[in-house]
Amino acid sequence: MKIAIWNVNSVNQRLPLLLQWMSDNKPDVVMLQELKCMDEKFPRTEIEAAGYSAEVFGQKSWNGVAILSKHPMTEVMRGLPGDDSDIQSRYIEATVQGVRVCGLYLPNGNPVNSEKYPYKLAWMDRLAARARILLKTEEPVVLGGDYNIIPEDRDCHDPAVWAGDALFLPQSRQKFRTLLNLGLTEAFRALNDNAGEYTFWDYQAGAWPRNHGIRIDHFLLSPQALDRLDNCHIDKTPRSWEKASDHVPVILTLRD
DNA sequence: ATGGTGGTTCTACCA
Repeated sequence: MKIAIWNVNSVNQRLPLLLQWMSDNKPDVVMLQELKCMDEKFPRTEIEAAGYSAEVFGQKSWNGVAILSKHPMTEVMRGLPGDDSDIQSRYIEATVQGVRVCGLYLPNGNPVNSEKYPYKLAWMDRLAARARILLKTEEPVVLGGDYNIIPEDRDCHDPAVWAGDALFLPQSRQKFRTLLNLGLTEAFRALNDNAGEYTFWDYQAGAWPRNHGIRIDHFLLSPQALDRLDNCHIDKTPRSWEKASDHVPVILTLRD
């Protein structure tokens, strides 16, 4: 089973690229982040014409996540449990062919001296609580998406530039490691030790041509999913296309 | 230290 994650930075702006990329790569499942539209503005007709059903958790202007699948989805859950006052659309789960796929758009957290940083940290605590429940099922679980976390120095071009950023602060990375310590494995790093492997390049200051990127889009796997890990790679191809997203897809392949 | 770009929406806010 081939599962992709992609922060598309507006699904409607990115629709032609998304459809082209899906036609080229034929993933079974695609988890999208930053739809930047409400459910009723989601391009469902075009996605379904491409052979996918869609479960959408949209929001006006910001955030928004979805799961697209060639196969039936069951037990869909929208929203990350743990805070009834949280109205941001950042989390969705569904079961596809016995795999629990969880799509997430973790808060950015900048600026650090605003209420956004504690919101990020609290959101990560809620994600850990959800992960504990999912791990107890002893089923294959895939938690994928834009974590807005640079896990290590080797995951950015220049650690000094990112030192005070919410994506790289020790407290942020510590909470990411807490997820790993629960028994989740980061799929890309299980297979690849290289520095300089990025999933995001800012639109500004020539970040893409200079390869000033960061690796913030990740797949975390439960042991039962890890047992089936076949491949995990970053597809940089669509970053150089016209009207590119600032993120590129990451593709996970599980053995059947 | 600043600005560089892009999306949503209409005036800033978010990334």
